[in-house]
Amino acid sequence: MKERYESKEVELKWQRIWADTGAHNTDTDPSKPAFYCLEMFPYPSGKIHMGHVRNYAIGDVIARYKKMRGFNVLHPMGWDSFGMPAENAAIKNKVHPTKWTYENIESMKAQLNRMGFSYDWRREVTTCSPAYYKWNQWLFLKFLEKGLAYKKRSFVNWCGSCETVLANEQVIDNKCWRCDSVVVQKELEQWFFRITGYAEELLKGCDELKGWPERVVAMQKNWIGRSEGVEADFAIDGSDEKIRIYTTRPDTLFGATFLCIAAAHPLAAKFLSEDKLSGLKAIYGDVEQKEGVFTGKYAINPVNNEKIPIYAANFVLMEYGTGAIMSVPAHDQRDFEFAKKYGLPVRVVIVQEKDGKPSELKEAFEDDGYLVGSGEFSGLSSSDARKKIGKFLEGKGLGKVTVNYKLRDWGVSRQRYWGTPIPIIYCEKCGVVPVPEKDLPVILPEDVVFSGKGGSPLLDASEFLNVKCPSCGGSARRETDTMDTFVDSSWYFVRYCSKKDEHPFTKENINAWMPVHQYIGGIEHAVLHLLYSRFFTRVMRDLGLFGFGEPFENLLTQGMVCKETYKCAEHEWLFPEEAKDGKCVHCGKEVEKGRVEKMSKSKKNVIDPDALINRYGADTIRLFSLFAAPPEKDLEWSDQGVEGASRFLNRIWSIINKNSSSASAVGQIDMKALSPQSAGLLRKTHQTIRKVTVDIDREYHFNTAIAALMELINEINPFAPASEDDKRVLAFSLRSMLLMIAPFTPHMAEELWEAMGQKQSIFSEAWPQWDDELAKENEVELVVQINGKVRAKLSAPAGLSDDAASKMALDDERVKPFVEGKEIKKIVVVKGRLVNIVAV
RNA sequence: GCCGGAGUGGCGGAACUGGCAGACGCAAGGGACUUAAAAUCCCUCGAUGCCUAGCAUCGUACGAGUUCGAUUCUCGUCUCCGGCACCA
Repeated sequence: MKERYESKEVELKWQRIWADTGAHNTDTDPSKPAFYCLEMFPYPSGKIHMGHVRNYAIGDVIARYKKMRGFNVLHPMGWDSFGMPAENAAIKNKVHPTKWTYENIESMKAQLNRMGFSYDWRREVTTCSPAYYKWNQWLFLKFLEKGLAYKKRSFVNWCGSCETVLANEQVIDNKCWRCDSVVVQKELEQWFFRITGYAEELLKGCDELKGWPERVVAMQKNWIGRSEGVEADFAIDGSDEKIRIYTTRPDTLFGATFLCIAAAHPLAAKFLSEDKLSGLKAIYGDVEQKEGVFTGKYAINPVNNEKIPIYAANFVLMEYGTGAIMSVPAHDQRDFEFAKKYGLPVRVVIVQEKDGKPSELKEAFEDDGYLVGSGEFSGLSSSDARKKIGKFLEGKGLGKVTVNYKLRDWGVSRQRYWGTPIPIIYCEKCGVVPVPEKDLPVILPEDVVFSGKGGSPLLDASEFLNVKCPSCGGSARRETDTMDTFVDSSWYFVRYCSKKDEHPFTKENINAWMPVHQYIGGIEHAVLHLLYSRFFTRVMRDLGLFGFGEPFENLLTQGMVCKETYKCAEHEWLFPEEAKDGKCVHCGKEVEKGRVEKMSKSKKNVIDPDALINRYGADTIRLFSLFAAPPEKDLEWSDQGVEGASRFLNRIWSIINKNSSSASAVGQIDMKALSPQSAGLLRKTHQTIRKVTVDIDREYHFNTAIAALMELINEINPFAPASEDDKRVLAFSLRSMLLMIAPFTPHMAEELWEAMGQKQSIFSEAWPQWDDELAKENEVELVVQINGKVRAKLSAPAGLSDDAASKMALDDERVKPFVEGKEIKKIVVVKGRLVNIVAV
């Protein structure tokens, strides 16, 4: 055994052994309980970053721990490898996306292996491979058969820079989630998935997500956005036509003083010239301004036959409800502002107190209250009125009670090359024809030109584009749009259950592993990916592929990896090395120590995992990133903290080195003959096993588990064995410590395990067990409080009765002065911990 | 505005169902070893006060409350972070 710990040598050695022995391969095994540990797969950008390191380190500890606890663990990894960066690289550097992507995968895979992550690579999923995306296409056809995929013309979020359509979820603050350019509305023919058909079920299912962070469930619920209300018909004065509006406040129906329709509403085009409407459409969805145009028409309020003007307004959304609203300025702030702007009347129909009087409003009164000026409904509470007015409208055939969702159908078409071709053919005679299953996969042609200008390169790929119609054999044209990459990631977790050469929907494989027991990934996917996956899983269930609807039983959203930043007034963000002695190296100005921010290239506070691995080794990085914070919280990267982790590993190394002669001691420990020193170490060891196990099992609090191991090391360090029993205790303690640290720092654990004379991999060992009896302290520190204040600490035998503890406390010299001459009202005893004497 | 979450030493963070606040680590200070440095090891480390080997008082954002006892529970206030936001 070497004197010094050489991380690189040790780590490469064990990585080679693991690969050679197939240590991380998993096959189904009915004799053991299954555990599916999954981390969100990365986009293969070419280099891993600290966020990946943290995410995958957490997953790896869980996988290795569960394996030692006797589970058959599935721990796969793959590549979310379709998407725009590959295409952008093709345009910029003239590299084909295929070559670029696969090279990136190779280098990232090497990095992941260098971190010592325990993946079964036989199950690797690469979404850009035809073998994978064939099944995207197959699922698309099934969606089509079930009416869950359809085409419609609609306004879409369009990113001019990426030249593609974006899903609502990909628009952040009206900007593209990838490139930050402003998103505009554009009308296009698009394929949609009918996720709204599952809105209710997805919402109800939220309550079963017991193993998910509350906030993620809240975000999903919020996104689905269910509301109850009524749809009501307003007749148009002097016409047979009607306008159907949606409202959640039918109790305010008598207060409607005008009506607004979306600019894209079919009737708007009838009443107004395209000229006038285009002005509204241009500011559609603009939160800053509310604009409207009077249509010249009037509507009849169905409850009081009042004539009210109809406006077209930019703030009314065509996608939500019916695309038309009744405007009640007294009880809706938006309508209030609109009414003030255009001089429309405000009529109060809800008052706070029963039988209250309406008064002049400075802003809309949006709370519930009691109805006034509402005919037969006056006097009712808002909630009663909502029900009664709903029924009234239904009874008269003027409307109905309905449920609405903010959730929209999922637009999946992308005007891009690097994605799954949508398996559709357009024939002049037969129309839209799905590609027959036997012709799948529709392969993305390799031989295309990336000009970077306008539209998808597929539009110029004539061999791909021109096909025979599968139905009539006539000449036809392929769909050139490709699928949103979120389709790829909506079912990849099912693909892992089977090996590469097996059919992806082999039921016994899926049932052996799914649902995922522990999913780990970033909070940024709280709605997008997780909602789509829940939707897909339900559709796959309804296709009869398996019997469950929720894909992820437990979800852990790890925090971001952050680091301090430096800023100069003139040169903005600075690299740490640009801030010498608090001065900017470029201009000499004072450097401002910025906030701790998420690592990002633009803020110049990233740390390169490669550099750290070379300097400290993978185990040190793993240990630090698990120790510095609990997994769900943000982690602040600290160079000194890494040093500390490295020191700790060196300490372990030298302790094993120093004690190599005792380390292999075996045999029964004679409990009765133990020295106090040995008894103490034995007790501490059992306590540590208990603490580490409980901390990992409860919320994966690795930081406190590691802290407990550090305490144990601190106690082992000065231990000098004098007898054979001492050696046996020490050996037991060292072995337990290594077993417990193994999931965190697997390479070092294997090496030291071997150095202790063990022949098998440490991961074939069972997790150590503790004995509550041996973990018990025989002396406890009894805290004595008088009126809640600590006055003394006594050493007492464990298992003392309440009475004996009270007596002991009262007899103590330090306690006496505080109770003398006072009446003892009460004595509270917490067993083995505390006595509180209440004296007045 | 609405919905989440958080606020504890110089710093990252501990404290299980209400029972010793500050585990563990980092930084800092002191010491040992060394020709010297690094590495390593040992000690100190919330604040204040005092008759300074000790003891007392204060202390978990702030203000109340419940309780023998509150970082933990309840109510109110402030600040910060995240998400959603014309969804009728």
